[in-house]
Amino acid sequence: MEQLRETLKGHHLRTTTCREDVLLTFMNKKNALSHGDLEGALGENYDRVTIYRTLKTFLEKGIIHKVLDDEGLRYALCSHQCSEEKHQHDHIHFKCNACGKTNCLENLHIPHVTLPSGYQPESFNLLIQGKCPECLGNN
Amino acid sequence: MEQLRETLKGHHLRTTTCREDVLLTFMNKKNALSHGDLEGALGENYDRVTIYRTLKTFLEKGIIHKVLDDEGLRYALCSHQCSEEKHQHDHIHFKCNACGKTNCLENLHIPHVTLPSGYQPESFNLLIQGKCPECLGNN
DNA sequence: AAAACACTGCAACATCGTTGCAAGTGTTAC
DNA sequence: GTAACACTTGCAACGATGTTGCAGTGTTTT
Ligand SMILES: [Mn+2]
Ligand SMILES: [Mn+2]
Ligand SMILES: [Zn+2]
Ligand SMILES: [Zn+2]
Repeated sequence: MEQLRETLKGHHLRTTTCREDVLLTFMNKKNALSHGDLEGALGENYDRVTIYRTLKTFLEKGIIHKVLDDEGLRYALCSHQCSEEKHQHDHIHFKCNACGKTNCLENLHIPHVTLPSGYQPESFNLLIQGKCPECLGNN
Repeated sequence: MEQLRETLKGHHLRTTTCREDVLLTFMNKKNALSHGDLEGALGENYDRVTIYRTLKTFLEKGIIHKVLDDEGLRYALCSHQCSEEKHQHDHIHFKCNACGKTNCLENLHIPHVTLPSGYQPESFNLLIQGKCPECLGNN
């Protein structure tokens, strides 16, 4: 609880219950969340629009990052210290086709790729889809 | 023109002007296209819904594949022979942050990744964002 | 030619995401 | 503690995106 406030303070954001609850939801669920997921979890307490704006703010401040998958856009906590100036991510995302959950594989880095000359890379996003350990265990 | 018909026939699809035009648009523009792009190009000739259904059909038949980027979903031609049964893609996608275009780098393959045990990979999707050669040339 | 099948346009609808504005809340300085 | 201020929220309205059902039209098969 107190940790939440520090996270928000650390990114120069006012502590509001909506922000605390969104942050808490990200920390409880381990997987990446879409706006719809959050609306399902918190929609009775907060307006749809407020949740959109909270996500946008968190994104700008470096608290969460985008996670792309074939269904659309999701978000996950930035584990290492990102800031407004510098979002840096080079980890892999895994989506399970069975349970539908998408996760950050934080300690698995995207391998280096040599681009054709003339291309200037700035950011990388690798999504692997397949079956996750939990779903393989219950087969 | 005749090539278009053969592509459609080859995938067991009837040749209609809408399908020909959508296919032609993909071949003329080199970059990945969203439904909105196609609607902009062909919307006066065909209904929105027909374009959606054409994309869905092409996707199922293996004529086009999905391309994910941070703005949403786009589509690009499958260069190698994909079919209804088997979509196989291991190439890299590049999105230019300056001009906004997303392209397939057909001959650049996604490097192999060793996943933690328990994960069973099935498909891979690597998006690199940065600046494309054209935009770097005009700076 | 008739029957079976496939494709299209239209209308209606559901979902998703954005914007403007007025009211409310958290923070800071006194 | 209070007042001032800037920031945040909810609501309403809107635009964009994507889906479904159905009737009409065209194509293929027999
Ligand atoms: Mn991640
Ligand atoms: Mn591609
Ligand atoms: Zn799973
Ligand atoms: Zn460019």
